Amino acid sequence: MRALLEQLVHTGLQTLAAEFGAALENADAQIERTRDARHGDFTTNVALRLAKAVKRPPREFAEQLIQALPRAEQIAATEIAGPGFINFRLAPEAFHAELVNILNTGPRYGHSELGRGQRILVEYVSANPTGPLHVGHGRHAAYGACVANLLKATGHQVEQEYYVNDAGRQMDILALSVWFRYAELQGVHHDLPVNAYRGDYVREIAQSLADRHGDRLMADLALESVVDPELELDTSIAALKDKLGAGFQTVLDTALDSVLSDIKDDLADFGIHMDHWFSERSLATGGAIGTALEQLKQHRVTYENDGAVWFRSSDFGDEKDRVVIRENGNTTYFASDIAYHFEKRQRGFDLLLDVLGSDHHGYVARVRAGLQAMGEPGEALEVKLVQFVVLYRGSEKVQMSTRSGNYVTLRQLREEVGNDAARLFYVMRSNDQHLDFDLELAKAQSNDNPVYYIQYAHARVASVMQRLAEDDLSFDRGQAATCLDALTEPAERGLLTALSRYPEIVELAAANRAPQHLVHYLRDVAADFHAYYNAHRVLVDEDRLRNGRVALALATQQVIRNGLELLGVSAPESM
RNA sequence: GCGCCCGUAGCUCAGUUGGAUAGAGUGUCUGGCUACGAACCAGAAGGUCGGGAGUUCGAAUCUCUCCGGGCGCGCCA
Repeated sequence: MRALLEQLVHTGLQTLAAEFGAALENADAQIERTRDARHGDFTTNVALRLAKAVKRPPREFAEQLIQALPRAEQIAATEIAGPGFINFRLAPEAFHAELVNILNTGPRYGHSELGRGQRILVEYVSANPTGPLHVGHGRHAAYGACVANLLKATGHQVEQEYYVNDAGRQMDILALSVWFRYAELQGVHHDLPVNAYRGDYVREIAQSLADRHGDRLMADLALESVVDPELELDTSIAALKDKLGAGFQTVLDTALDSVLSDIKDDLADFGIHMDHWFSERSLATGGAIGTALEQLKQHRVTYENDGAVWFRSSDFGDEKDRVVIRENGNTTYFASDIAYHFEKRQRGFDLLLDVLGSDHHGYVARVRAGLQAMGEPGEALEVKLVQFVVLYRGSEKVQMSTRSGNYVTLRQLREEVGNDAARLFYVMRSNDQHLDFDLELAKAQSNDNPVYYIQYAHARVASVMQRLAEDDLSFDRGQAATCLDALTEPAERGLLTALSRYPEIVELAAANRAPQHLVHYLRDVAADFHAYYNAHRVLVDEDRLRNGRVALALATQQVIRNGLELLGVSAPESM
């Protein structure tokens, strides 16, 4: 509907361009919904914005523009208001046509081809595989999946990916932690290093290790006490690697497989499906890191200093240069990262959309610098930062620490509040807003969660349709379109207007990577429907009115179902 | 110290990229089930949009500055 008006105003501006010149030719016609129904349905401020360029008072120019607009039967009235807004009031038939469009388009209503097939790789969650996902990861999962859904719905070619950090020190720490528990099962007790992983899952992995390998992975580990906890870890790891040889990798791989399959199951149960699980290790073994470093060298943006190889990232907006090859000859995590992002581009993606924790903001400039140094456009990388989830039990803040194992898992959260509530709650807030998640509230008053309010509207329509059948009343789908003029109540007009906004909301939410717009919109639609439902009976005796109202209810149900689908929330027929 | 994010009703937060009288939920108060589901609805009260200055027809939104909070500033990952 908005597109039609944009076209009309654009045409009008072109007509006036003959008189006023180039200032109008490139002007875009921004059409907005009105906030207040008294201002009509749509409005534009072009006259205000262009007044200066055409050297006319805004209202006078608005008048000229209105005269220049082509006639359209969908528009019932056009008027100038306030300082120079042009307000449009649409004919009822325009909304009736939209309702028919909703019913005919069904599940695809709200979808568009705006993205023109742009290939986007959405990378999200990517939690270190050192333990179960916690409530913070849940927010990333829900947000990333929803953004991916929104982008798909708007005509982008989307793939979803989880970057598995299966290389690096934290995996060694996990292997060490598992081995200590394994040793315990063999009757040998060591004091666990302070900073080792301590969750119950570590014992479970140790058990499966014992089941599979018996005591073959035992070793006599004599450890000296070390004061610095991080140093203690490193010396323990070195000692264990020395004693176990290839056995260390067995422990590590067993732990990795176990944790990763748990994460995959967890996400699948949460309704999230990755297209790719990309291994960090494969970057080294597949030569991607070497390729990237070679690229940097060829572009002459590396140099040696203090025995290390540095990337001149400060030439590309980073605050200082970064090491890519350490003095000891090992490549850095940063080297893996730019190699990874370069590799993504090699796979043909136009846009790399990363969803990261807000603590990663400092690294965005670096990775972008790496891409640019290798000749890739900086805009090819877009990063959405998700702020932390702060967990409360009542008014008590829950302290969380991954290594101590003292944290609430995503699985626990889902069991407590359910997938639907969790998915919606996670994306209800802007990604760059902290999220306070009160478990007590979610448990004790889960019925107050907005998800039920929205789902209830959907279920209510299902209930009406069931009642329709039971009462032996008819609904003539084929005749519905001709009965819509019976919808004369202001509440009906209001609901219709709300429904017709859906495609614009999807577009907005996708463009801004902002699912919360969709949540708030669905809540509004549900509110409109509940109010309407309470004030007016759908299943009236009069055939035409009943046909119209049932059609309206079905369209409402369709829009809510489509919206919930994008959010990853179920749309129940009854509840 | 530098950088990024945030500050809107008692509480938790939206605010359609600068629009018209700043909105929801929750909490408090008052009403509504002998009509399609009361997980609902109708109404009341609640605001110096952190403070100040600027930009312009117009600012919660943009700029500057100050105050307050979160996070980040490794040859860790």
